[in-house]
Amino acid sequence: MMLLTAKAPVTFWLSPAGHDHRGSVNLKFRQSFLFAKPNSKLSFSSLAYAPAMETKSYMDVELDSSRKIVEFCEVGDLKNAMELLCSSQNSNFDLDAFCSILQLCAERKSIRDGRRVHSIIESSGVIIDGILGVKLVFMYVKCGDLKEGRMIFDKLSESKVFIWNLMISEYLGNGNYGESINLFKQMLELGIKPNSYTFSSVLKCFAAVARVEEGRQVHGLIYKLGYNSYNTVVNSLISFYFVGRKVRCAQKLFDELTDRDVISWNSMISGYVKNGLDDRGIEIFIKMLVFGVEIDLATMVNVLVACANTGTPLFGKVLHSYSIKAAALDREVRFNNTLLDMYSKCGDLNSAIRVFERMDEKTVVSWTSMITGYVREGLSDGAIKLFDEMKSRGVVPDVYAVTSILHACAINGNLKSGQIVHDYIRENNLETNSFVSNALTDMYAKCGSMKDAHDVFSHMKKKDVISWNTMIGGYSKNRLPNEALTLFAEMQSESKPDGTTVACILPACASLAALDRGREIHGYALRNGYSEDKYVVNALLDMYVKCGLLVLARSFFDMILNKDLVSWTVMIAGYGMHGFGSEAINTFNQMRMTGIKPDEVSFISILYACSHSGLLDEGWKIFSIMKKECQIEPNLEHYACMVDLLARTGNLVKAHKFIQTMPIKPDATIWGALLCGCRIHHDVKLAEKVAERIFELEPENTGYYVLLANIYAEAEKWEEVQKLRKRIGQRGLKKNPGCSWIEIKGKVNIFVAGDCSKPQAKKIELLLKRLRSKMKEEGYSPKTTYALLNADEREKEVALCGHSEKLAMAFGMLNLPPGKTIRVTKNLRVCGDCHEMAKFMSKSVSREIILRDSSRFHHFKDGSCSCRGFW
DNA sequence: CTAGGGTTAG
Repeated sequence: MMLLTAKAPVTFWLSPAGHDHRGSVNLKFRQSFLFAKPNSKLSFSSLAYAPAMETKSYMDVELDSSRKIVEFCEVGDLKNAMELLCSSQNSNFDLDAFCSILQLCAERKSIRDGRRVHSIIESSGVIIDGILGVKLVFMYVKCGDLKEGRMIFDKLSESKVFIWNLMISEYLGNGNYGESINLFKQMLELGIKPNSYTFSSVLKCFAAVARVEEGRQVHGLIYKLGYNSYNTVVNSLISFYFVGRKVRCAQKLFDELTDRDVISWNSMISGYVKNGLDDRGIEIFIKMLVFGVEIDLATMVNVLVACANTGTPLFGKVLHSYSIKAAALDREVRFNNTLLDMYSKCGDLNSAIRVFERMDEKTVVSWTSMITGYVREGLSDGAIKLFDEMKSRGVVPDVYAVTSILHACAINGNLKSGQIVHDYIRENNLETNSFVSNALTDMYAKCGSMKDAHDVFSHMKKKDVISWNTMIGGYSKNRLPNEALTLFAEMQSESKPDGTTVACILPACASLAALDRGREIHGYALRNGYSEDKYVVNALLDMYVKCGLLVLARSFFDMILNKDLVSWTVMIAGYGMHGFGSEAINTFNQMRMTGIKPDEVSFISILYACSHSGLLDEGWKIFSIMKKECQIEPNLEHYACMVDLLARTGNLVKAHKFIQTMPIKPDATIWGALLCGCRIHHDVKLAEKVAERIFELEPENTGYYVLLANIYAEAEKWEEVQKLRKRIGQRGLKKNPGCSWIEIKGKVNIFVAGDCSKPQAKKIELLLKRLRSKMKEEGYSPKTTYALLNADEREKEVALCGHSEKLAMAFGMLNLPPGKTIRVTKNLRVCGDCHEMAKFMSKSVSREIILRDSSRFHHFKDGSCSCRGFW
């Protein structure tokens, strides 16, 4: 017995006269069939009994095989039904046979059989229209051939609302909302009255394409046709308004709905959650409990999502036990999946794991949720293991699983695993999914392989704003600010930059000290309403700090309404970079007073500030606060700051001891900080010892060889300098060329040490010569030791004049209006002679010079520098 | 009405 649904009351309608040329055999039977849907409690025969009796007398031989086909279909025997249909000499079957077999083809989604039936119908000469036409359309549509179904649909001479609803809902299911809406408008024009099914589908379409106004008009029509008291229709309207973010409209409908069913309630929870109003969703759930409304799977899934978003695991636990006790949902996969995701989102990974392990049925969703849970906790190795296990159990990863695992590879920089995932993606053609290719781009960018990232990016057919942001952010993070800016410019013509883009591109401006570009982008953010976004705000603050506009940065900071930890950290680091150590400490204390707890990064910035201002005692105090009051274990960076602080302030022995008693293994930067101190305080002996440790740790890093060479040079140990040069040469290492730049009218002018090919080279040379002789007149002697050459003094002076920062400063003096501050940025640390000259320049031409080097800012004004020697 | 995925600041 085949069980069918008929949404009671079943509406019987008559086939158009003339089409039913075989007589009205089993008319009602067919019609009930047509309206029937699977999963009902009504039996097929109970609907069909009466007409079947009437028609007995019409039966002949052909009808007999028709009858048999119907019988085969009744028991679901498509094979025999098809055999009988195909083997018969003539094709004079009655409409019942065709309809039954088409219905079965539709249910089995057997398009091959369906097509054969179609061709037999065509060869039988029966006109395809009326019930038969509708049935054929139904078959094609259900078998997934919407195109063929549509062709027949378009030829139907007259059609009723049912088939229109079918077409509309099929286009909806395929995501072709526009076509659904077209059909809806067409049926209105033809005067076919939509019913509750039509409205449910079409409202979803208007929601999906965000055509809120037209949806409202449909609401009007619903009212006019009297469907505003239909539960299903009002439920659809509620969902529609929620998707359109018209929370109050949805609320009003719900409040005025007298006959709410469980779906109405569920729609309210889901709608609130979709609009970020998780608490109100939870309130609705509680009301359901209070009013004793039936609670089903969807209710629990919805409310668990709300709970996950609010991050309240305690409430989640209550929901968990309630669901098991009251509704025995713990065997439902969907419920378990949501539950484990809730635990993981609430930060209770262990409970999530427990749910996962107890699930007897696991789908790819369960695995993905679990993987994402691991990733969320930073346990990317565990995530990768789970992914492998999932595959070995025969669960096929889908696009969600793949994007999740790519994220895992990204956060631990695991390029190898990432590449394996990429291979899988290629084999299964998943790259066409934009989520996947964006995640791939991000994975490569985070693993530091911008070439691969660009490869994926450039092969994307459709780049969305996230693709661009990922790529631009990747360049920014990988210290390729010029590439970031170039891509940002390219983006303008293809995609509209959003707040995230702004937050991605600003660090590039900051690292280049490209103030004009940064300001432009600030303007863009203001015009487009992104200037309130906290990421944008903090990135802007950082940009102004790093472009040297400390005063402006401070007033910008003061205007931030909700300063978060990052805002404070940027400001503290800013003071540190600019040499205002005590201001940094004041700001740090203010931050703590407002109740914001410092984290690792903010401790780095405050310790850095102390070391760059030589605030020894204060630094130690903060170091102990970090450990004792904040329970933060210092990492290598914190230790580096402390070594730096000790070494700069001349406590070389203490610094050395400090390194030896560190609980974690010191790396090259730790020793490097001590080496810097050795240079400042001219301790060649210690420097040699320290340098050897460094060369063991980082034999390829030229910077340290150069640093030691400088120490030798300052001590005039030229032989040692030569030996070191040889050593560098043998290793095939090259000194990272010094490079400085200055932005003038939005254009970045780059100067490389010793490069005389730049425009205005002659003028620059002349200016520098003049300055040099003026300096000598006033008693400054060139710090020729920085030339690192064992040549005569004259030659050294010439070499020094080729230093990139001098070239850039001179270029600024020549090209900026008088009195305007000169802002120069250098990739390495500023040279001592250049530092002296900048001091002199600031006094003799009375203009401020702000020089940013790889370590800090130097504000030169009236002959002195803000760094007071701490650099 | 119902579960899982991608980009952003120190």
